[in-house]
Amino acid sequence: MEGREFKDAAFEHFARAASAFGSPKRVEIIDLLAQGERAVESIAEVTGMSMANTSRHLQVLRSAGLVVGRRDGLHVRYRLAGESVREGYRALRALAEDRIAELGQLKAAFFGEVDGAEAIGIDELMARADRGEVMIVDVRPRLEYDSGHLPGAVSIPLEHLNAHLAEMDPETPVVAYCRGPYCVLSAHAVSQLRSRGVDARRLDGGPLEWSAAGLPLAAQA
Amino acid sequence: MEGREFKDAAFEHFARAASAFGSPKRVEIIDLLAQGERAVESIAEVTGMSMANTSRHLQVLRSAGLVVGRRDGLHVRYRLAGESVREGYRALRALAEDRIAELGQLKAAFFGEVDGAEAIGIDELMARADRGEVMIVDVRPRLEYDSGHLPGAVSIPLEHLNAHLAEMDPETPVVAYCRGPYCVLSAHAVSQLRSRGVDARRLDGGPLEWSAAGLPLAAQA
DNA sequence: TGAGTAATCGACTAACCACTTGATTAATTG
DNA sequence: CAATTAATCAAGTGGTTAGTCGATTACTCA
Repeated sequence: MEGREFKDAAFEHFARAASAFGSPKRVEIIDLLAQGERAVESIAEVTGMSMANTSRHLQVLRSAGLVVGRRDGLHVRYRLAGESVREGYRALRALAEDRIAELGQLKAAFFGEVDGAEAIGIDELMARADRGEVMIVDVRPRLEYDSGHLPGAVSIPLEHLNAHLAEMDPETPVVAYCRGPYCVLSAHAVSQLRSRGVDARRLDGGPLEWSAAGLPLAAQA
Repeated sequence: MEGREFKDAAFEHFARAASAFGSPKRVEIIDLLAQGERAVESIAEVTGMSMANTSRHLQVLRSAGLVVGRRDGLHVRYRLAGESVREGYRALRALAEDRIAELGQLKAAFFGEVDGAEAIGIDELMARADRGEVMIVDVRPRLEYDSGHLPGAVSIPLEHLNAHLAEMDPETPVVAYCRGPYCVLSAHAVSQLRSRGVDARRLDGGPLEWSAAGLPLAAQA
């Protein structure tokens, strides 16, 4: 084998792996699966794609080795194929945030418009949570909470938020989080809470970023 | 702005950044630029592409924010736009090595055929170098050596290797390295040295991996 | 100022990719 | 076994992209 052949083949592999991340919808799928296993139907619903198209994208991801699927009755459930995929996604995001200025503007514009409050960072949350100064609310669907959440967080899926308003102590600030820095659930939660006079802020990050910072997650409840 | 709009826009940015890595030739360019600044002509030569095509790829990388160029007389010199790009490339490589089995086979087949010796890891090299047991040889072109090399390494560009055979002490094993785990220069160096009876092995990695392991590089000489 | 070199641009081609629609397969439940 | 639901497959279409070739621009040096 010649040196050029070897390099071509090796870089071809790298490029194929990168191409799997090269479609917005596939990135969204990976972002979702980073929270845990999920069936095709549910992925299609969250991403707003047709079943056929979702399935197609999942095939692409699978043949690139990024996800694996298993049959479970009528459903086929997919999950990320390993820690290196999560790590790769995190690096891609860090790269984009560092190099693409529009991304920061986009984030600021959207979150400014929706919740109108500064997000809180993981470091700050950790410090204040240790001192028992905040109530941490996980607004993701229950199943995602169960598969791993921040220690001390209570599960109040966004659609049930109004029913749980009474549980909020006006003296204690609330910190809401969802799937990560690009998930919109917590922004809507914060907006709702603030319009009712609760001192609420959004965490910039989710379980993925929390555990990437070396902090432990809690399972079940 | 709607939640869906926001997500579409954000994931679109991620996908565009990933797509920039989505061509084998562009990955090779990034691999090269990870060693330091380089003019278009020289990139075209190493990668075996036409000038026009190389320039085109560099435009793509530049408009994705991964590289920056500056004019220097007749030349335009490009370099990686920041540490996050290097980090992203490293994560992509780790992902591919973890998830794509063929990559490991390819590496084993090629290096087995060319140099026929086990590569040495960074940890092992560090331990043995501390004890002064090995001679470390940097076989990259001189300019790359100057822009950063392993401490204690001597520069013997591959094409001058034969002229420096006398400097090798038969009692001291030689470790050769070049640009990284996918660079073929050191494999050829090892093959030449071994055919002349020198106990030579290839380092699995280059300056990039060395400094990613938290170890310092030396500059100039 | 004119010759020479490095890089870019523009036009074109062939290959590839995302997505849609409609049909098909696989498993479950009455 | 028939009906239902989840997922996949097949074919077709419009849009994008890597690469080539030839022309043009940007700069240097005699």
